[in-house]
Amino acid sequence: MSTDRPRRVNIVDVARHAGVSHQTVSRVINDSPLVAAATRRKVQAAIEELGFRPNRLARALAGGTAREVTVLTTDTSLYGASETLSGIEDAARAAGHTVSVSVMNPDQPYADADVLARLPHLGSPAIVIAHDATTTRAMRALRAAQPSTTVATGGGDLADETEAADWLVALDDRAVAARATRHLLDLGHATVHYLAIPSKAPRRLGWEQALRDAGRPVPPPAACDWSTASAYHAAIGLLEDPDVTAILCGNDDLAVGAVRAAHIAGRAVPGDLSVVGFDDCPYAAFQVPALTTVGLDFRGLGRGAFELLRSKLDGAPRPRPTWRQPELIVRETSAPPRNRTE
Amino acid sequence: MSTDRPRRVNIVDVARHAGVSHQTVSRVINDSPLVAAATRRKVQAAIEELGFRPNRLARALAGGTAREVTVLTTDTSLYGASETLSGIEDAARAAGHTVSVSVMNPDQPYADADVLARLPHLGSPAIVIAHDATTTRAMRALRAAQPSTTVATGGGDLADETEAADWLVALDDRAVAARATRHLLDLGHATVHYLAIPSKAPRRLGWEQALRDAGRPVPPPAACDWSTASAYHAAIGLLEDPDVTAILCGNDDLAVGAVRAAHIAGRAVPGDLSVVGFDDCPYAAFQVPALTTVGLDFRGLGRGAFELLRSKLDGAPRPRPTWRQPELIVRETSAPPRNRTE
DNA sequence: CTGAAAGCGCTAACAA
DNA sequence: TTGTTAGCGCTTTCAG
Repeated sequence: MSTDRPRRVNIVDVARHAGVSHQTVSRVINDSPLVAAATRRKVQAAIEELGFRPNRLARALAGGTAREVTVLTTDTSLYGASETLSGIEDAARAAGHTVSVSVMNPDQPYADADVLARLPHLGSPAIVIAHDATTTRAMRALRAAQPSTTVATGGGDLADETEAADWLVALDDRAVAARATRHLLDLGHATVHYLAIPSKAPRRLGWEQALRDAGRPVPPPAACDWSTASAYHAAIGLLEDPDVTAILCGNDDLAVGAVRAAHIAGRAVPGDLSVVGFDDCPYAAFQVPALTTVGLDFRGLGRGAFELLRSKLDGAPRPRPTWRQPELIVRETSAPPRNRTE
Repeated sequence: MSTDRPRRVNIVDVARHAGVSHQTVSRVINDSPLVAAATRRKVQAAIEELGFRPNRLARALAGGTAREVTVLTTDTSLYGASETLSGIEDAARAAGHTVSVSVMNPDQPYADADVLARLPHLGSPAIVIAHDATTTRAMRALRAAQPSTTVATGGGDLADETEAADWLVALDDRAVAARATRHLLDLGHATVHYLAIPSKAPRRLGWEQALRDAGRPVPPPAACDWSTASAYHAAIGLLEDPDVTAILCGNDDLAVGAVRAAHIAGRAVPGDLSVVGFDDCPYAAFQVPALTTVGLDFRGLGRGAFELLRSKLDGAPRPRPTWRQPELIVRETSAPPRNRTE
């Protein structure tokens, strides 16, 4: 496995070229304040001229930092996860870090050791995108083993427990879920049904609470996985009951399934059935009818997760959130229920 | 930036524990054949007992391999790209490699040096998911600088030039595009219009050729970006012409835009307008009407890309393709054109 | 078949 | 403010 090793220019070459010791070069590339301005300039010129780039491996091995983050996730093709990953990568690269991805199989049981084995070594900085049981468990395992170098985003089935945790970056899913539910209630629906994505407790709880607050019946949530197909089947079941007029879905993919189910069941959307999704996927606005959904700033969340991690590594105070708050986007799949001819 | 350094067990610890030299341990973990079976067993037991895991950094620094691949892509949330990434990760992890992701901004010009700077060092194994101008250029830059450690998947705007190249893993987009076009022609459409994704020449060429072969007029392709919105606008324009009855789209996201445009323009799908997509996204089967599209094995392609890279690193012969061939999936958005009342 | 010596490129501690 | 000396954990020589 030869990886082309054409002797690269190293710190010693630079030192020689600049007429200083290699240590001084090290100080310069690490932004140490203990270097005279003139020396720094000389060294930087040499670096420039020689096209020197520090060897990450050597740096890390020598006790510095690898400047590398491992992201654990279950599904890179889920909209939320992939956008989050993108946000992490963005912030990480800006900070000179490398991001590695490790994908976990939702159907496979992982021992804690298996989770740790995903990292370069114990203590390696990690971000887990926790959105289902598998990733939530991974998050717990990592948190237990290396609390100071693990952060998470998403929330998994943590619900409130961690809202205030100093290692979690999350949007207030619960509040928007309640908001979306109220939107449907305000439209005149007697109650709202819920198609649940795996372990996204906050959304379910927000929905529940909004119904309770309004004194409405709380129907049992229908458990789906991430697939549109699962939502389709769940919705087909739900729609056997003619009283079902509104469905809140754990995400947009599920909403698409619900809309199709309505179509097959001969129910007009939004006339006979209102559907509200979550995520505002790129295609949501262009569905026929256009999906009413909740816009979520996953990319911002990802950036926030990295910044949080970095602050922990640096021992800096927790950075303030910079991501956009969730917002309900009302489009065409939600409307007042049509008056039924009894 | 402390990364918790609780002295890990290293090769010397193992050596001591097994009563051999650290060199022998090195041989064992590298599967060297020059170790006596008994010695090997002793060492392996020690490794087991001590929970030893080789330090990747040290290995790489000492001249071994970093066992790490960098994946260059522009958009982790595009279906094709994220599935491909997932496939790469899968194969890479199975082979004990780490995968790093580097996301490029399609709107930003990159000098070749900027591209190289994405890698840990010159010669680092890389896979570029080439699907637009930016990634295609990145691919060229990398290929030029480190031909033996760069492979690509997708194809970008390479068209035929590289079909046979030994560093590209691609599906026969061109053939299926032709197949999809013929499907529409066979249905009775006079011609087929094309909504183009950025630089996916093979698809466009396949479409063109099918039209030519059938002796049909070749309308100018409408250039879109990856967004559903761009397809929507392009389709709105196209539909001003009542003779447009069939549109082939560069991917499913675009197809969704075309379907919505038809809806807005008051044209029934598939009665007045047939639409065919590409990719078979998870939601495609559940659209209303369900999308006729082309199923593509991106995950298999990703795995293939990694295997190809590995074969190059090992100097092994090119592995045989294991991915599924593309297939046209006829659903509800394609049908014979309705007879127009002149 | 096994061991000993010499680094890979860098940072950490210490000394000047 | 700068330089010197030791490693980090491993692989590559080269001797046994």
